[in-house]
Amino acid sequence: MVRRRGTRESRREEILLAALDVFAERGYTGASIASIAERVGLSQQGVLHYFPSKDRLLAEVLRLRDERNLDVLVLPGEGGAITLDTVAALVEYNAQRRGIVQSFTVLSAESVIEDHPARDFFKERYGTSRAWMAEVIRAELGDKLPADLTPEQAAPLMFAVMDGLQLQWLLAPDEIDMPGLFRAFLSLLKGAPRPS
Amino acid sequence: MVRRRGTRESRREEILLAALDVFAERGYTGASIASIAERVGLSQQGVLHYFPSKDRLLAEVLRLRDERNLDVLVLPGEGGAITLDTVAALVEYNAQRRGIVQSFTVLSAESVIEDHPARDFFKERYGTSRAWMAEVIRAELGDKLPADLTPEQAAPLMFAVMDGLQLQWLLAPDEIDMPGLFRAFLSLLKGAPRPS
DNA sequence: CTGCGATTACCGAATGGTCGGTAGGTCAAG
DNA sequence: CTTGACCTACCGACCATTCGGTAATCGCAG
Repeated sequence: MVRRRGTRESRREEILLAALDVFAERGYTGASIASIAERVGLSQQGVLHYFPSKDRLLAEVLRLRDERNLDVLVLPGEGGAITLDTVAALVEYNAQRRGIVQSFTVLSAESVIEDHPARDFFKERYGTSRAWMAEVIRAELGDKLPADLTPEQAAPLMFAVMDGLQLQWLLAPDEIDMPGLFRAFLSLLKGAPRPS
Repeated sequence: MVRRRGTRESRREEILLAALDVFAERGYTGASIASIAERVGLSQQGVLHYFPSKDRLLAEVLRLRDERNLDVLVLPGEGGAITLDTVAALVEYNAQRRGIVQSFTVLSAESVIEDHPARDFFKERYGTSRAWMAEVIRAELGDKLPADLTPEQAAPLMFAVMDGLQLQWLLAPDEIDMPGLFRAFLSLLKGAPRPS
């Protein structure tokens, strides 16, 4: 028997990555610990040895996914400020990572269910993200946006567009040009010249 | 025993309404036929008497929800054309019907999962809705939108904003003014005067 | 109006499966 | 000898679906 194929920490990460995949494919409710275990060559109880419950496993998966996204968002703008173009680049990056997008879409929508273990995570996440995004918009476009929008209004719209496009893109990748449409929305926000 | 409390058709509708609620509360995967049955005072097998399987029950629930939405959308503009204001009114109406919104949000996101029974429904629905919405936009705003957007680009953005706002609103109803933000997006589309 | 066979509307029980989680053990490395 | 990494075995609960009933009701013949 070949036990101890790595450190405890590396084994945990292995499991977390597999769990992210399975959650993306089946949602949280539809995913079973056993199916995650199978993917890393463990028994169900092997997984439960590293994570005490399915809830906790989900919590750590979400934390991991957030870290990754932060990497993509922060690294390119190293030292410099994050701009709307950086955000557009993130959307472009996401268009290459279907699994990550799907996990986020499925889990966030599932989380609106009462007593869902990810509910607090997403609620807090959207709250802080909106505040942060409002500042990014203010820094780049100032206080006055087209149609008298405030940055505080534009921020939730921004995430709405990102999330909504992801859903349509997941259902019909060939019909929806997610990065292109997101850029189109951005140019709307920036206030390009009106026709007529 | 008091059977036959109504016609077959009314009994079916009773079940469909209960199912819509339960799907909203727990998602499709998380909902059990028994919990739906309990809500209408039937046994699990009683429900199965009217709908041959859980899949079929879901299919009919979705059809029902579509009909209701169509009522809201079409009745106000009876005879006349549907305008963007009618769409805004629908968003306003939705802000009063949390259950309906939640069921749609949860089920549509769940449907991106492979082999999900609602996948085809939502894929087709978005396809036809986008085409239809593009025509509404073209009829009202013409071919030239701000930032050189085409109606075909604006249509998916429209649904993205609707869906994305719903998600944020469901998680934080007090923070998110869904109808207001949607109207803000609409005025962006209409090309209100730029500042400066 | 009566009687009766067919249909409808269910329910109880069981099938075969999966679920998350616990208890208690084995085995190897340190 | 202890510790950590697993495993087998198991639990009670729940799952969708099928089968086989039973009681109420309906259509219709007489």
